[in-house]
Amino acid sequence: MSHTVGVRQAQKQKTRQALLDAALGLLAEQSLSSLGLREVTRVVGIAPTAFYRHFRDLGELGVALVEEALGSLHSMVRAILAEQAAAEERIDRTVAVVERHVREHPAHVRFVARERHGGVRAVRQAIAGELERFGAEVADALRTQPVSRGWSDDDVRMLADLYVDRLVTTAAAILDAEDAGSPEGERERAVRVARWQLRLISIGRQHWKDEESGERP
Amino acid sequence: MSHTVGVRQAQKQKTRQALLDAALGLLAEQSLSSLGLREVTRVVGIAPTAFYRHFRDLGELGVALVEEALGSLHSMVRAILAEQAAAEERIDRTVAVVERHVREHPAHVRFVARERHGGVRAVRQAIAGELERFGAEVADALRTQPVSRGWSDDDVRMLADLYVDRLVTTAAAILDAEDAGSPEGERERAVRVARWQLRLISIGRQHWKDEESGERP
DNA sequence: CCACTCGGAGGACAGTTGTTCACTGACTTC
DNA sequence: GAAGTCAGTGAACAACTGTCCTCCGAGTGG
Repeated sequence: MSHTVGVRQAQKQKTRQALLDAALGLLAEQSLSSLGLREVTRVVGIAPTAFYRHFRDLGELGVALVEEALGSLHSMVRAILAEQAAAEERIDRTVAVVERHVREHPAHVRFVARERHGGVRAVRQAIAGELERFGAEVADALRTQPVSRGWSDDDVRMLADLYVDRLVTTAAAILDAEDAGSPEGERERAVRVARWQLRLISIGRQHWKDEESGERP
Repeated sequence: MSHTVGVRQAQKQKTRQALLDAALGLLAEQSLSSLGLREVTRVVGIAPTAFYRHFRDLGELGVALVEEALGSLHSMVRAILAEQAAAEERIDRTVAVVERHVREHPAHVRFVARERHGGVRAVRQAIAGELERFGAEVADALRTQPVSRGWSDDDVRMLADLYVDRLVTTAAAILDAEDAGSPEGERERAVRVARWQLRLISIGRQHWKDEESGERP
């Protein structure tokens, strides 16, 4: 009675996911370009050759990991952008979401931070592309805010990219602070710094127009 | 007449440098954790075992590369911090220096960006430590500026860290824009974005105090 | 000039790697 | 229920890895 749509295909995606999970786990202490195909299959418990049924090579697996890793964060930030709130509260909420994301998906965060400038071109490009879409989305959201009145599309986009970059950097910083020396102190400091820096950028944003009209006499 | 102080030791440091250079070259298209010891010695033209005369393992070589890579940038930025200039001009000069640094030491920049979150713990820590010293130095310089009047040491430090982070990110962005698609366009855009973002931070910095005194009634 | 230091050579070791090929057998489709 | 698909198997391949060991010979210090 349970032949809904493909017992076979279901099993395939199951081991495919197992491959992704195993790789992600192994990538906690090495980078993708040093990861071995056999190493991954060994953890999953399948023959090395079975790997090819799912991915052409490890680069392709890496790209799949990028989508998985950035996909979850994407939906989270989308939620923040939707709500209208005061600048100060928005910042707190944003950092809180990032903090939660790091706690729930530490491996994903580490993967993105590590492979963003890593040794595998295809993965780098996948991350860059995803972050670009990300930036465009943030820019759209920023444009609707009153503060952006009179801003050029280009200026809004540069601001959006700055925000996106801070998000990624912040997440990586929180993660680093976790498995480092002091257990609670470093992490809390990272969060504090992130909030402070976002606040500074927000203030700069609010006073941007005064400056621009005043600097050309 | 040329037995100044050690023909032998001179030769040793020469091959040591050759090892560093060879590794740096190979690291253009892979990450440190996937780099092979034999791979490096093959490029230099020495026996694999000779490697051990200079480094215990590749991690140690990586740490040496960190010092070499960050050392050059360090002295450059120190020069910028020394000179007193208007905010706008200072930003232009800073970005110009970064741009020049990327052009002259692309491999070093790529190495730092790649291994900052890379798979080798010792190297990560070396970079983190170096950037921390870096941040402290920038903080010292910022403290002497009139704009920082009334700022706590902690606030100045967070600002300094933000600046340092932007420098590294900017350098990496310029580098990425170079060997990507469009030859001149992308690079110039990266520079423009960097300047814009620094300007925004600078404005936020100037209006920081107003905001702080106004938000608590 | 002689004893010594020490950067480097070269062989050999056991492991590991990615990829190939023909194969099996449970699921799917008609 | 027969024919076909296809995820996973297992042996075999050449190529490579890091490290150990012994040896060499040019520079060094007395």
